[in-house]
Amino acid sequence: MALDTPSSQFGALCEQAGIAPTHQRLVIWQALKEMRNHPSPEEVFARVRPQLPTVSLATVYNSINLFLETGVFRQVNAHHRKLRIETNATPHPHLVCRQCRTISDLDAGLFDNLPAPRDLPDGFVAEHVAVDVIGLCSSCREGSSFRESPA
Amino acid sequence: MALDTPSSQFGALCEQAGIAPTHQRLVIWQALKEMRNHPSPEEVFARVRPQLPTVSLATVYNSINLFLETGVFRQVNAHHRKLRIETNATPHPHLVCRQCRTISDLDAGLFDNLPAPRDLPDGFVAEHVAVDVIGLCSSCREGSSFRESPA
DNA sequence: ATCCAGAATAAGAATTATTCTCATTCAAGA
DNA sequence: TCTTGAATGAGAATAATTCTTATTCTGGAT
Repeated sequence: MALDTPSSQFGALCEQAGIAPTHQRLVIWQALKEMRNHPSPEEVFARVRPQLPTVSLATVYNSINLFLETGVFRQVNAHHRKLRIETNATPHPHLVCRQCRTISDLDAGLFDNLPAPRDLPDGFVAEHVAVDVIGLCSSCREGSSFRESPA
Repeated sequence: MALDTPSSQFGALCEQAGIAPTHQRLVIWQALKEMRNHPSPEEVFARVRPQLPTVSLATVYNSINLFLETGVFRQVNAHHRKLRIETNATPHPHLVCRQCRTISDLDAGLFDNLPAPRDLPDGFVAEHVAVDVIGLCSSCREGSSFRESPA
């Protein structure tokens, strides 16, 4: 039997996903697994440069998109209007400030036991139910005094 | 008492939101109210041009952002990585295809009775709990035969 | 071991969405 | 009517992402 090294894990994952297990993809995958806090492609790019000095940002985008398409990673709801990757495979809700767009994790159990979605259009395969609590964080509330009665 | 015309409604709304009720904003607000299907700023721009032939796209963006900041409209979770506006004020879950990024509405009752979010960071004010069912629509499933066992 | 074919990569150009700049216009109050 | 600050229009600028293309790599066949 094969050793359970990162690269053999990655090989199995790629076979399952139907993509080629290239060196660049392995390094990017490992970086994603080690990163927390919903990294952006730019951050992943910076993280892998020491190991892949000539890697191109396009390759990082390509690999990430491939991972998202094949279900290796999931995308965080892009309240940022930018791509952010979910590195934590355990489903959990997110807390999003609609002003500064900071995303943070909430307890996994917070919205457990959601009913299974029903009445979906024919042929739609639901993979995940994303729950996001939207609001204003304390520092953004201080800044924006909209909607206050004129005293 | 004032007549309940669209523009008087809008005037009241603007007073509440603390923004000036300009003509451009009125027309954009009315357009949004009449549109369904999570319009993009570009679509709103096209819609208001007959009434505002010289309006600039920047004004459409400015007005929409102002509406979002002051709570007049809400943004749809940007699985699109583009700005989309929620024109239906009744909270309801969305169905999102992660490939073609089409957004459609689900029944409002589908995820009723969600528990109130708890354990939020100090000072965070939750305004809305967004629920999105993510998956693949039938036509995208046909196109992409990833992850299928090799027969 | 070498060759071949197709896939992946690097580099930078191109595209697209959004924001910014600034001169002009507008509107409400003095 | 003037004044003043805000809003607008026009287009430039920016930022994120994708595309293009030449090159490199990989794995299988010879």
